[in-house]
Amino acid sequence: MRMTLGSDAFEDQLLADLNEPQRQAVTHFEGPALILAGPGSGKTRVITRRIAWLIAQGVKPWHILAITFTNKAAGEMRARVEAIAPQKGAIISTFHSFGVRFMRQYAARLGFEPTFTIYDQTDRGRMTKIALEDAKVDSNRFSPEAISGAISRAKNQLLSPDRYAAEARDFFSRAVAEVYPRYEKRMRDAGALDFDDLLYWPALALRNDPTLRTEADERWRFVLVDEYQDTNTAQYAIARNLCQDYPNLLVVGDPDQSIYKFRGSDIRNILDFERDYPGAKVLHLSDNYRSSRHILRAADALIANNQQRKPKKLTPREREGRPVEVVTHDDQGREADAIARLVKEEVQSGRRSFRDFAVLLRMNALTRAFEQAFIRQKVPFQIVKGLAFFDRKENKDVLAYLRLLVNIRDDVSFLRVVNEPPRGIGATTLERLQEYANSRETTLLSAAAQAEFIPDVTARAAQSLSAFARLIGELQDLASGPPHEAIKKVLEKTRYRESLKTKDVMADDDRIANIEELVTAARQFSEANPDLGVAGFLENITLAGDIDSYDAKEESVTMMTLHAAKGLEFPVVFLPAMEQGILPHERSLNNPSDVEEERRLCFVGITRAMEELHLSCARMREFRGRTIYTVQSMFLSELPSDVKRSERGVSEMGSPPEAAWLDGDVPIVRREPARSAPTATAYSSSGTSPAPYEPGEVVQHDTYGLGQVLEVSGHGATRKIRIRFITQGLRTFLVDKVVLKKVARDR
DNA sequence: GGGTGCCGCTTTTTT
DNA sequence: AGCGGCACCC
Repeated sequence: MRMTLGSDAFEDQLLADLNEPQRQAVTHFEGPALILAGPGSGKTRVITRRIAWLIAQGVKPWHILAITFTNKAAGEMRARVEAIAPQKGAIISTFHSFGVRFMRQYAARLGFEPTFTIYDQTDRGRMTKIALEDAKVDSNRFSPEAISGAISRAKNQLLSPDRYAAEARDFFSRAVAEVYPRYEKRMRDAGALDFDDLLYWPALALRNDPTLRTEADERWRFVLVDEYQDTNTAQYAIARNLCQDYPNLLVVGDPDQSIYKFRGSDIRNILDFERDYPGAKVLHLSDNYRSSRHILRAADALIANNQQRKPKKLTPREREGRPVEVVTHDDQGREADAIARLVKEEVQSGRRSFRDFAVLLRMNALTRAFEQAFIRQKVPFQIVKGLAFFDRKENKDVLAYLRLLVNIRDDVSFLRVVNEPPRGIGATTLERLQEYANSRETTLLSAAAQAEFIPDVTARAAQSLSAFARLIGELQDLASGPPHEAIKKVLEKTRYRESLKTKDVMADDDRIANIEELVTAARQFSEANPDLGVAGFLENITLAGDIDSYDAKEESVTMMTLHAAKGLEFPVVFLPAMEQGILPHERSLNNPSDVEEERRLCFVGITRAMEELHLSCARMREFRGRTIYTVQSMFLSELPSDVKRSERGVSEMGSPPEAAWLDGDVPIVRREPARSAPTATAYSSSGTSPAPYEPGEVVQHDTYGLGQVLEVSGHGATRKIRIRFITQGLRTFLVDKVVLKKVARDR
């Protein structure tokens, strides 16, 4: 008999609104289990209930580990579990966050400092470049990106440098084999781990260290893994090794939604689960509570075209709904406008609110046309994209200072800030410094401290270097305080703000504002997590992903990539740019199994929709500066016959453009192509003298979109222009520097 | 030896 | 929007 801690009434409540397979999944107790869960089948609910149920059975929360795909999902799940479970304390996190936890806990045993820094892709690229030089591999022949990508793939497959080298045959692999061990040594010396390391080292440790493995297995007795179809070899190994003595691994996933092969995911992990875990209980959740029947038929019909797949059908539980629409437009501008207009009409009529809509795209680059259309039609939107805020140069600089304070061995951060703001330390000096540090096997920072002993470094540069080293030394105590205090002090001592001001006369207001925002973000973080400190703040930023910035409550249309949309749902979904070369992406076209992954991606997009699904494509599209005639996506022809197909545009040719309105009653042409429109004139700093801008005039800025000129002041090179942008507020630019397009008025 | 300004490239998807 | 490469000036 099982232990009973919760009352029967409580248990009934946990199971009350579940269907039979869901109930079985929740109440599966010990032993491996595979839950094949189609889209909209309530898997999140199953996982949360199961955690609560386990705790109600008397399982201690700290014996439970639940792995989700994003930090956001982890946070939401934790909140839900804590709301219904009798006790808190279950670990709910992503594989990567779990990796961090694991590495901090076992750092000493694995030969790492517990204060390690986490390197993102950019950092990884820089370190690869250094390793490339160490290996004397010609970086013109092989790009650092290609090499670091190969190293990443190797780590995802748990291939150590030695094993990789043993299998390296071709030219490229041999180069990678030379770089890989040097990269690894550099990373170790810098006290840094990249994203892949967060899985690689725990996986190796669990595999090779029986004592450690037993201990970890004992600690995490019940393991749940969501989105199992997108696990890679390292993640597979982690799960596997945590579940030997306590073989209670329950995985949830859907092979039809495997979309991360490019980052090492291996769909075989889920397909072979029953073979890997004999006796596993297998449950199918195929009832779909999300989408209308029309939408599900489209999804079923599309995915049925995949060859490498076990046939399965989604069972509709919702209403018939409205037919799926496929619309062909003349060009991307009209496509975006049509969507913006439809959204607006639906909201104005009171049928929907802005947050009911999502535009899902294959590539980030496709958002442009929609931004413009939404701005023009005053439709509020949010783009769910990598926290661009923390990617801004000024913020990255400041964060690099913090990283250096936390970990003085972090050479990549050192190189980033050593001459930022400029201190008279140039490329030549840095090269000498690196040579010196290499020969002495020391960090760049400590080499800088002894700069006067470095041959061929000028006295001046040496002085700058040692002053820099001293500065970092003085600031180091800040690492143990709250992050916003550290940032403030860094800004003050480095005079970073001042350096921004003097470098470029205007338009650096932005940068300063960004830094102020960073301070605010740091303060908010430390208020919410007073015990985590500077290191915690940095870690949080690095591990934060795209969707983590998505705010479902915000009253706006959501725009994001198909990848980011996984796990979400919206009443109305738009899938634009359904064109050959975009979806499926051109780089998948010569490989059938890659095309199948693109089809799965399309399937994920379709199944995000609850009530309405609108697919569309454009006959013409501007792509990398060229206008190309498109071919409809092959996936459109795979949809069932009950989708409603229509063409827009051709018959409407010649009809006058509809006017949209800005604040000040300024009519503007509704639609013009993204760049170099015939109705717009481009002005730039070089060449002929720019035509004067007049207050009230409507202009377009590449970054800020449409705005209205408020005033032009000053003379010559310092002449300034103030513009109020529709979405971005007030900005000031130098007339000579800023590139603006005048937007022609409707007469 | 360092700083500055300009050009051209970038972009498939991401923890 | 950022960055590497390059030419040019101090």
